[in-house]
Amino acid sequence: MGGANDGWVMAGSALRGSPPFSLRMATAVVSAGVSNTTFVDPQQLLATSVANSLQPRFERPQLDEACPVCGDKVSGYHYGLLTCESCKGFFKRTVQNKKLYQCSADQNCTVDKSCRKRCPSCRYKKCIDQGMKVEAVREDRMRGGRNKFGSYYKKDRAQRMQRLQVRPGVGAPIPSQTPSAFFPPPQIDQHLVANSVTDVRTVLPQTTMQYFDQHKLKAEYDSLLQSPTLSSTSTHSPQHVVIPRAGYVPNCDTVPIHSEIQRIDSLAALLGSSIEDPSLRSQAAQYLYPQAVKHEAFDYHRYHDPQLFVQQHPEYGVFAQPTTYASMLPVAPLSSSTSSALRTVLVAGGSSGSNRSSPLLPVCPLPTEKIIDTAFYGKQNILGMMVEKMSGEELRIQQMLEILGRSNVHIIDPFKCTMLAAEQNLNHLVSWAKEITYFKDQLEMDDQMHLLYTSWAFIHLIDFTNAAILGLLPNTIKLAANLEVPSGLIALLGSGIYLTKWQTLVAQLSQIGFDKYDFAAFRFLALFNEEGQRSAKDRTVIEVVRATLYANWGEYRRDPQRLQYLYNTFQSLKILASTCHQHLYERYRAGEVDPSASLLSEMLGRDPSHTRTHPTYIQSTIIA
DNA sequence: ATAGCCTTGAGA
DNA sequence: TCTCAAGGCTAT
Repeated sequence: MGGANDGWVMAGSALRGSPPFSLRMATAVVSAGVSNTTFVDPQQLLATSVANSLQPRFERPQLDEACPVCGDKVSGYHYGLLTCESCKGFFKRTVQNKKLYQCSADQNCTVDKSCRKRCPSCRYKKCIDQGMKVEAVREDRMRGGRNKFGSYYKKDRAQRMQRLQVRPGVGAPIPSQTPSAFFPPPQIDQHLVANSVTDVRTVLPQTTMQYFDQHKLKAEYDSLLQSPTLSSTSTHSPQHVVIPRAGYVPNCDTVPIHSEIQRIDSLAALLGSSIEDPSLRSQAAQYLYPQAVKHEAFDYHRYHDPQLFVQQHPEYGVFAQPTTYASMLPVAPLSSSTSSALRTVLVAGGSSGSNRSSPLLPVCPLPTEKIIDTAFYGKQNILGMMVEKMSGEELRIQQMLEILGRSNVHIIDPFKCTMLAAEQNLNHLVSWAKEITYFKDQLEMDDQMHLLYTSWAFIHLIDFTNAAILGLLPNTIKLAANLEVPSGLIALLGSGIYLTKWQTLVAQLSQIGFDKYDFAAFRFLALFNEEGQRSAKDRTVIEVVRATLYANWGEYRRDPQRLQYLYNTFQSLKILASTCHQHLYERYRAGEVDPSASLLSEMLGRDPSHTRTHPTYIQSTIIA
């Protein structure tokens, strides 16, 4: 697809759960005065809602709309979005049965009423992109009742009323391309276009940084505690059933510009995702669960005109291709020698893919008020502690490469050299993680492993990035008399084609004043990552660590623009790492990775369908 | 597997 | 009592 450049694949959900945007959206409605853009006052919205509810002719204008997924007729709000009945059913089946699809084309198939059956992968992706919420599918399958989205649906309705009344041609159907989720259509991912330091400064909205304001976060959270609750849900996501798709002919329709926009939008639609189970409120939850902060409805397009954005940033297309970081990871069941496709769909969590009535499914306890206050107003400074844990780290890569250069002159294969370095760094990474209290003491082994599996490549790149910024990274490692390996090749796990990209990011970070706090933030945020969290049993610990890190980081980096810029670059690095990871995975599958690199092989070779059966090496390393 | 229609039930 | 967004059922 057109969004690819040098294999540089955009990960939309690199931003999944990414706080700046979610909270920006959330607070946008709550505090209408934050921006000087044409905001709708929430009180006014509610008033309008009530008023409109008394006016039959405006009661349900949204039912005239086209489903934002397929364009069919909307039948109501379903899982957070006004959709048609078929997309509702499709989404429900997908989530309930934990299906995972694979697109046999470029993940940009057209999804409309006539061809929505062709590619469930793209259809599901579009559902998510447009704002359907996995959490709204009930884990316990309880029928009837109301969920806690009710108030959001109401606000969204009110907002629509307002728009319709303001807009000429009241009552006209809104084109299907207009994202209609009450969950904010995603914030355009500015870091994608921020190839230079200068442009990013011009495009970043101040409000984006509100996530880092812990007090706002607290306020958001408090408000949520008072909101109605869902009957019973969890944060499960479809991920476990293999859906082979044979004989699919990719849609070859011309992709209009708005589809690019939709993919941009998809980034933020993925944000925020947990709904607390009220039944758990009485339990003594130990941790804050910041993702309980929900998006609030607001008119995203008043902030960002996508068409305008693309006009201003044509280079966006270079990056645009939303997929999740996780989806970009080598997800194939590596133990299967028959599997050759990189994006092989997998079965995880056992073979009981459709057995979702298990009472053992993870639930997320709510924090107590005390815990919330402690987390937000207490003296916790995880970042500060973590910076201390990082002392000496800055020299390590340099030392490692020096040793590598000295002691492995017999290695004349740059890739082997790279793998050796990766293996060494992985060993160090595991040891490092083991020293982290939050990691070691508060996470079960399974969860520790999930985090490592999903973060090692990124942390590896972060380490090299930091060394490069500090000027501690030699340009090359000399392997033989006339054979030198660029250090960047090792950083990128052998994907030398991204050297320029990486160097650009290094230069950006260097220019913005990347320091040891940022390094710690990068490293720890990478470790306590959303993808690993998704597979984890105890998601709250991971979530609270991440939230606290963000808050600490924000406290440290008081300049919102600089912080946003750092965060954006963090995301760019993450995407780069996942791309390299994927490339390496391909080589691993091709048998290029020496199995004697045991830890690396385990990282690359884990079978996601057996994540609960611990491979030996990493487990023993963690235990040791 | 899909999609249209039916049933359910908490909240307004 | 009504609403409407959940899940269920079933013909295709």
